[in-house]
Amino acid sequence: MATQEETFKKLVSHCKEYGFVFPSSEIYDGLGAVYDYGQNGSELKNNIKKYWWDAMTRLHENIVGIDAAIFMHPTVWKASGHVDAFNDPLIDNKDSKKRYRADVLIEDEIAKLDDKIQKEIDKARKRFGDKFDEAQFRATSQHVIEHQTKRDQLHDRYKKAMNDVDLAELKQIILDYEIVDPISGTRNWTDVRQFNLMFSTEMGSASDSASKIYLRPETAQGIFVNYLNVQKSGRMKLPFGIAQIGKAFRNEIVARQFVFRMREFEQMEMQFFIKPGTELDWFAKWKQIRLRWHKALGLGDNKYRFHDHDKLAHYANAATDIEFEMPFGFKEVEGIHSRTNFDLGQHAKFSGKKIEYFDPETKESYTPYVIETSIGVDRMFLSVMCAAYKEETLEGGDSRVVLSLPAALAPVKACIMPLVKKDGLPDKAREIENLLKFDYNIQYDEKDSIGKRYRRQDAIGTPICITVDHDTLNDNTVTIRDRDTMLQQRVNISDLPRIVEEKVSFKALLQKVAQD
RNA sequence: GCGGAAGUAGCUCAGUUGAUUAGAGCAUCAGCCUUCCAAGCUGAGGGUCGCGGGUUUGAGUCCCGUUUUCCGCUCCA
Repeated sequence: MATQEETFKKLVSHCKEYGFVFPSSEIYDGLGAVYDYGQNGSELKNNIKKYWWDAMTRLHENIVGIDAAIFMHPTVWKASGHVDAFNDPLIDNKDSKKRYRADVLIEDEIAKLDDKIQKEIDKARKRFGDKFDEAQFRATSQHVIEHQTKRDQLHDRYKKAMNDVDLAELKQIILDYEIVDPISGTRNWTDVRQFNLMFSTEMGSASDSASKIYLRPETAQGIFVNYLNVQKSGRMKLPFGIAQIGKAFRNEIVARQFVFRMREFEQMEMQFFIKPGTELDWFAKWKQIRLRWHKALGLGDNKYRFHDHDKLAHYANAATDIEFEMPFGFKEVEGIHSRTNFDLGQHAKFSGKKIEYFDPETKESYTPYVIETSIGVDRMFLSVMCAAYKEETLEGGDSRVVLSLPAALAPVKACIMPLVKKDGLPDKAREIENLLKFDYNIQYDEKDSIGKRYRRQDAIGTPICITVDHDTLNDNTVTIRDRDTMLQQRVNISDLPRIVEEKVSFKALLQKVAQD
């Protein structure tokens, strides 16, 4: 295990050294759990997305793609349950080191004021006996009016703060009303923090008229709110799916393990709308389709496993993860959930719109059920990198670091190199570069010895190196060198486009996914 | 969030009980050499030693704070 952790550390270094992943804002000491993709990482990531997008939309004529905005109407998150499920504002007392829910502290304070009022009333009742008129007493007693006013003001501020999820205001309320820690008795409070909830920002430029909106914590809701639009404009018939790739944001308490858990991340999601009662069949079917997509990459069939959930989320009636074996264990890469009609039902309820499907066969209307497949792009990126990263010892004691990436995903498809940088070899190499560069991401390199250049390309996972030598000038042949086997082969320049295409095309991958 | 450790060049690190202008290897760049699997020769660039304060005649080195990363715990629809 120790060596695997070492390998993972090396992989992280490798990602930075070779332009795959950088810590965000590194010159300012970085930003926690946020990463940037570099020149090679972004190419690899784009290729992963293309593989998924094409497999989903092209291979299924009943699945279409959309691209919804990150900002959504605030009510979306009430309907989805995200606002309620993670609405615990926490505050720590620095003296007692205890943590409290800020809303509970304030509610306790309100209860205390209620108690005080009740005590005044009870006292008066004792004094006046049968003649006691509670309504009149409430309206006239100075003490009661004071408490009542204070209580109502507090309640209004508290309610508004909770509604706006305004944490600074919650803290201010605690300070203004001099709420103390029941244990230490002090008012030495930290700021109110809300863990594990959505990021928020303000829409509208003038701060007084601005309203709070969230950065979406999942892309799924963008699909649900567009269900009717897509179904109608696309004349979609059940079962059908909507696919989407996009950024999502979660304010994780602890975000670690490199790009595995980030605060800003990217999801590839597909929601498949189906007739109620068929969900478990479709759930099983999508498990197999998705696993096939993963295995087609050839990272190793034994590196995948399903992890079925025993404890289900509030919206699901079946759920599983596809886990991939990373250096730090089997980890979730993709989730497949049977989400029932929870989401569409909630949006129908909150929006007041009828969100249903009229089944032309049975002549009945119903709210479709949903199977969701949701995969983290960054986790996929990490699995591909983990599986690809290899340190090899070669004959003669030399070593090399090679990224055995699936060729279709490699950032650079081929590197053209003149054996030496004179005798017209560079010119010839440039001709070959021009032959290929309109179709593929190609590099040209003439610096340093040929072996060093091969190593450089190995380190970023370039599947093919094309070398121009003196013979090339006479017979228009070049050597192509394979990244994984390091074997060389002499081929005609005119055959290069076909050879490269066969090696790096998505077609073979997609064909593997499509077969039953 | 709590506890522990660390932060010196792009990378890996050295830097003595506090003392001249902070070093090495690799990498990068320019030139030479021309060689199908890195580490040949010459030269160059690159560091306010994570950041801020303090102690001191003097701080990379000692003290305090802070931040980031790593490890463990905690948390995780």
